[in-house]
Amino acid sequence: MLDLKFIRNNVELVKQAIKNKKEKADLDEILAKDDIRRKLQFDFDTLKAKQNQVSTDIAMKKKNKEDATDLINDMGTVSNNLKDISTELTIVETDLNALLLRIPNIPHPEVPIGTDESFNRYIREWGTKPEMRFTAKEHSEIAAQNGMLDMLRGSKITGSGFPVYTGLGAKLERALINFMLAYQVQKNGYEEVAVPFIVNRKTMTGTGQLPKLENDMYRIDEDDLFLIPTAEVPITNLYSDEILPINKLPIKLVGYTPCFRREAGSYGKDTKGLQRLHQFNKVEMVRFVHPDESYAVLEEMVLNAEAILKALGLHYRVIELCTGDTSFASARTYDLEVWAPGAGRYLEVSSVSNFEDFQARRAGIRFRDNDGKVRFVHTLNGSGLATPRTMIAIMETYQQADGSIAIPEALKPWLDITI
RNA sequence: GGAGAGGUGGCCGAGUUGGCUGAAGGCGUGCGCCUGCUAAGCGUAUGUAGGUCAAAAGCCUACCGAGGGUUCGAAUCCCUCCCUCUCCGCCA
Repeated sequence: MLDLKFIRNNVELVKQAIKNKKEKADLDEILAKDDIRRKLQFDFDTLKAKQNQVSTDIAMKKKNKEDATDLINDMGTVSNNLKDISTELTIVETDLNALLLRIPNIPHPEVPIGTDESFNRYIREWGTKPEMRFTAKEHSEIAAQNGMLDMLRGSKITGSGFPVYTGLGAKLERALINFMLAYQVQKNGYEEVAVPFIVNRKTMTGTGQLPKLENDMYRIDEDDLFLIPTAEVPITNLYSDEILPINKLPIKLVGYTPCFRREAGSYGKDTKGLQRLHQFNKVEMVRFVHPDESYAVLEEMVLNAEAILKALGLHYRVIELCTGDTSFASARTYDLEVWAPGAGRYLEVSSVSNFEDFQARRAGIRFRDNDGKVRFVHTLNGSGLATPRTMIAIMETYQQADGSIAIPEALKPWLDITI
């Protein structure tokens, strides 16, 4: 959410941002409503001040055993007027808030402007595409040969896009999650958290998924709860409606959760094997930082995510998303794309974003700065990483001529833990 | 799910025959004073949000879990909901 005062003073900038992000939002309506809201607020305050004054007078009179009937009668009308104004005010405020929640964040000035991924900016890459003396197979074939995946039974018990990992596949999945968590905790100083996989509407709104993406979410109607599409949602909202003492910052959290996405409207796109799923596992890093530091931290978090791919020995590249590709709440986003030799293409495995104070304002996450002022924190998050496509890259990169797959050194200790 | 108790400021904790209580008192914290240092002590300040304003100060308004109601006036009375704790039931 943007600050209303900021919108009032930067109308053109906000309009441009909405356009660049391919969003639709009626700023003029917001400004008009805001105008009405302030007028009503003024009327309410003025009338209420009068009421408070006279009420005190009535109290005094009664205390002195004087007659206050006239005053009380007068106040009857005032009281009714106040009720009317207050009702109107509530309606306008509700409308205004609903509109405000649909205004996207403003992209950082350096973000490339563009409508689709062709405008994304190449940043850097690491490693090289592995050369193989045989034709690289795709992960679904490798998985089948090694008994790692059972998509058919997954769709039988739930539906398509709900994978069943079996044997080595299940073990590898578990190893990956444990390795990635341990890495961020031990090497990069994150604190591990384990959070609910189901959240309420307020939480979903706090990070910006609602109201825009309601149709992309699995919802539990009876309780108005939602299955999380990413750990970002519960973890970022951990500190909603709080004012943090400055010495608590920066906060660095990492957590594993499954992620649930309906992927409405993307049927048939990249549906093969593990490429696009309704349920997948992900380790997510979340940071709460002082506004002055957020862009330095963004770069750091990209490196935190990259470290996993490096440790796994997977070739990847870093790109910066253009305005049209950057999500609703983000000001600046980098994606990590890992090379999948069998598929012959790069796959997105991580997205690292700086939301500046956009989520903080929605969720009410503030801190008391050194000058005593209360300010919104900046929030960031980054996947480190999503497992399915990482798994694809591992299978396809480490496949052997005989159809088996080698295990990356970094994962070996996590694969065969004896009890 | 059932029964009971309770939800007040950063924390603890008063306030329920409705009326200068945004809220006593204590703790914590900031600043100042004081005593070689420290501790103690004394003084003083210390919520968030909205409005007014170019801005600040100031002033006004709201907020005692949330929403609604009664009333000239509600932290205090009534209703609904949420949450916490204790006990019971159920269950991993």
